[in-house]
Amino acid sequence: MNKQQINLPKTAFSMKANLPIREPEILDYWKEINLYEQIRVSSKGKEKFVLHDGPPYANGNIHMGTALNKILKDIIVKFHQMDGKDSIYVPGWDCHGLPIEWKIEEQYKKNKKNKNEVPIIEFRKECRSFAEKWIEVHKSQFKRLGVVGDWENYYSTMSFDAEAQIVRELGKFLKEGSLYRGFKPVLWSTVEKTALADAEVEYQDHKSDTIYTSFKIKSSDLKILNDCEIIIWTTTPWTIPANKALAFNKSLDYVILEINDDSDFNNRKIVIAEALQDSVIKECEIKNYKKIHTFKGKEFYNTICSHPFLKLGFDHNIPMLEARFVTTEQGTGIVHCAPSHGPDDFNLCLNNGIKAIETVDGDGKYTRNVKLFEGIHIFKANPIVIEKLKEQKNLLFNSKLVHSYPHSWRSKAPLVHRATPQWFISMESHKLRDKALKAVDETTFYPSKGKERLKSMIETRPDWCVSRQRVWGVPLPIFINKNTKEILVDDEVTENIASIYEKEGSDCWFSDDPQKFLGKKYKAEDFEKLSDIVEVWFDSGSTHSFVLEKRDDLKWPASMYLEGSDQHRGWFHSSLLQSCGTRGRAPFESILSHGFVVDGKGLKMSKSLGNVIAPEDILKKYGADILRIWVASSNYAEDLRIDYSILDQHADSYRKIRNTFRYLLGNINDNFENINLDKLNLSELPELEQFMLDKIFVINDKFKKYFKNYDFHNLYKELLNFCTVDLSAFYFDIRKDNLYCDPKNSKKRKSTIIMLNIILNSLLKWFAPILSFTTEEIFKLLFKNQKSIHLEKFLEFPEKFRNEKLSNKWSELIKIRNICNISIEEKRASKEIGSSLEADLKIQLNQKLKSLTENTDFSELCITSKAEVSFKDNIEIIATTSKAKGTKCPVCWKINEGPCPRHP
RNA sequence: GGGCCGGUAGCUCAGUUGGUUAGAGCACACCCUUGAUAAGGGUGGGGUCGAAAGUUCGAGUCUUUCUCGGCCCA
Repeated sequence: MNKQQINLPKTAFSMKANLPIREPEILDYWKEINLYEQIRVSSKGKEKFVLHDGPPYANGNIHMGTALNKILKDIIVKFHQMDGKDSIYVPGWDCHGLPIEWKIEEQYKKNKKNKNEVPIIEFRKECRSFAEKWIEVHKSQFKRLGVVGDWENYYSTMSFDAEAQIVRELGKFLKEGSLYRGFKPVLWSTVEKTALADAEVEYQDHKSDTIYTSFKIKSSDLKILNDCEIIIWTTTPWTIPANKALAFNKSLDYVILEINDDSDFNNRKIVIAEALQDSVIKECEIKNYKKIHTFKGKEFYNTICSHPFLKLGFDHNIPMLEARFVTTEQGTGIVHCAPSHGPDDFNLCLNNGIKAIETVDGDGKYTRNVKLFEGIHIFKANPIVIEKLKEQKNLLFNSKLVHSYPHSWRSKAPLVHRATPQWFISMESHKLRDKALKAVDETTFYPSKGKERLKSMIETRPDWCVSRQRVWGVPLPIFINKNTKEILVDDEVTENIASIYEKEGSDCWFSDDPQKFLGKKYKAEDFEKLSDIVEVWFDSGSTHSFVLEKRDDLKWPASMYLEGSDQHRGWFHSSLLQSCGTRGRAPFESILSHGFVVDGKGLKMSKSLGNVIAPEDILKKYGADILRIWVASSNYAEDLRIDYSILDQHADSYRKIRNTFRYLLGNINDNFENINLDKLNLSELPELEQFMLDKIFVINDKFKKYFKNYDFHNLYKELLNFCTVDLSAFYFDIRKDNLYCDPKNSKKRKSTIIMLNIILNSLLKWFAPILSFTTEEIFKLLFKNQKSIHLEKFLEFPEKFRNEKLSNKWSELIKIRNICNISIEEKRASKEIGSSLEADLKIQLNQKLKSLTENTDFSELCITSKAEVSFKDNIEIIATTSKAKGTKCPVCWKINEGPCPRHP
């Protein structure tokens, strides 16, 4: 016997994938044929699907989160492309902002250069080239993942046309009147006279004055409070003159204590939190007191106090407000609020209609808004405040405390929170909040829970602060009339600035004569030119205007925005507000948000835990297609776990899929024949093939359903199960005999080959968006004259493939087959037989099954040498196996009692 | 600390409006095969559904509390 007599599979498609080597070759090929351009040409005029890229920050190497994001985008873009759309992807980068400023400043520090001595223009140039460098790095890293897009014509928020458009967009808010000047506390250095970002702050020990002071209750719904006083504790006595409110926690218990000693507070009733009673009594050295009453914090509602300096003219009402940030860790359980001097204070007061005003100037001196203290430096004010409190008999106690306190990382000087002029976009003045909420309602969210998340943020967010006192960004294009203090609102000026930026970028704002921007209509000497920049969320929130609207190949609104779930507060949010403010609707039709990449145990990746995996490591060890499988098979609605054992598992699945392809290719000897599915005469095919066509049709239906819902992990599982369960363990196994041992011209074998071609073609298309490299490798092997799998469309299967009746019948047959397998296994375990071809099956069935299986050859189905079916009453299925009698055919290995009927 | 989301076999995931003994694939164990061969097939073990309490005739599914994790905010 020799192997020439049988048709063994033969293919150039190797079992070993060697993806880390092969994938870069495929990338070169895509570059060579200019795949992106080819796809565009081939889909010209088709309905557009535009996934608008959320710009990553141009800084640092990509991490797993970025890789996940880009791969997911690419998978979706490719799905829509193969679904017959013109699916366009233009990548972009976010370039302005603080992190890049720091990097440049760090370099300065190393070279002993002082930032303040470098001209702004020069500094900004360095920021720009820093961003440019990282864009290039990112680009090559993203391409390596198999992401196909318009890499040559990417967008960036620092391009001249982007900067120009950002000015125009701000101009719209300016013109509308929703952009206004307000005050907001920022961390401020009175030494450098500048605002500092959180990351520029160093915490060091600092000795502060601490005071316990009292606020008399003016009126309250809780009558017993009417002759009581609230005690607060603070480490910043200098903020007392700016006090506007008191904060309590509604879920805490509070007590009224009557003091009986020789102090100023003799016979006075004070209110503090019960949990802090002991510590206050002890620290304030209260010798004798009586507890009068205990009550719940919520009873504070509608309580108004007066300022400790009431008699000095501080006669404004001090309302008591409910706040969660009030705790019993320190103090008295009631917190003094100066909206100009603390973010918590600011937000709480804002929500209760109390605005922050400028109480301290840039040098650290009280402004005219603070009676009695105007011109005094805040760092010299503590003793004065303490003295006056004492004078007013409102100082219960004072002391000193060494605690961790924010300092400038440059000058090491202590910092303060100071209300500074900022620019805000109003959520209410032009119904921005209402517009945005409506737009959220009109957007489809994947997963659907994203809608609630975004909605609740929009519902509660304060006005949008769009100004920053930084350097690397688009300058706020605002002039203020020196006399009237009014903002200059003139379309011509805005457009003039924009067109200047379009030509030369926005650097000139800082260096050139203001007259250049004002044009001939106004005189520069009449106006103050702002030196603030626009916060970067406004930049990225405007990408839809300078990318989607400006490019002819794109459309507005985008079909989809896709980012990590943190972007509900970030890009989704700012884009929504920006677009609702300027265009009255969202710039997207749908939002897909994905979870975060965590380690195998569900913990976030961190250097200290040592559980960080970089995309680069995975590409080196496994290849991009394995990473793409990980993306497709994970449920992005939740956090996505990854570690090497998970990747190993996916690599195993990949091998299974690869071998499925290899079997198909081998048996058709790499000669693909395109089968016209509509003209296929099903009745000429064996039942098994008809059943497989039904299977393909049904799977394709599910495939479409999953794809429509962007439910990739179920889609991938469906395909993987098809490969393992339906093909490898079933169809391929059964048809091996036919493929190997029947003559090439036999009708049955030809049917099988037709089937293999159809399966191969289906699998190639189904897998192409996920296994971008491997399917291309196969495609190039089969179609020497065609360019790329990614120029192909999904197959459409004719309705005639669906055969429910046959499918029902075959699920019964498979049930019988499973029982036969158990019976064969028994004999194998007892060493009576080895291969299933040594088995002789006796199958007993009830009448219903017996008549159903009239034409079924169970020896073929169960891969045995013999199988006989008989009828038995009152049972369902019984199978018994005995060792087949006779001799083994040297060709087909079946055991016959006479000569082999096929190979005599 | 607050808001939101989540916890189903070792892993990736299914589990409809509460209804039989909670499923699939992979991994694992054992066996077979040596004509998909660094492949392929068969059989099998494995889960107190994060924990506890409650509602119900009945809870993976509903309620509460706790716990662990993630994101956002503070």
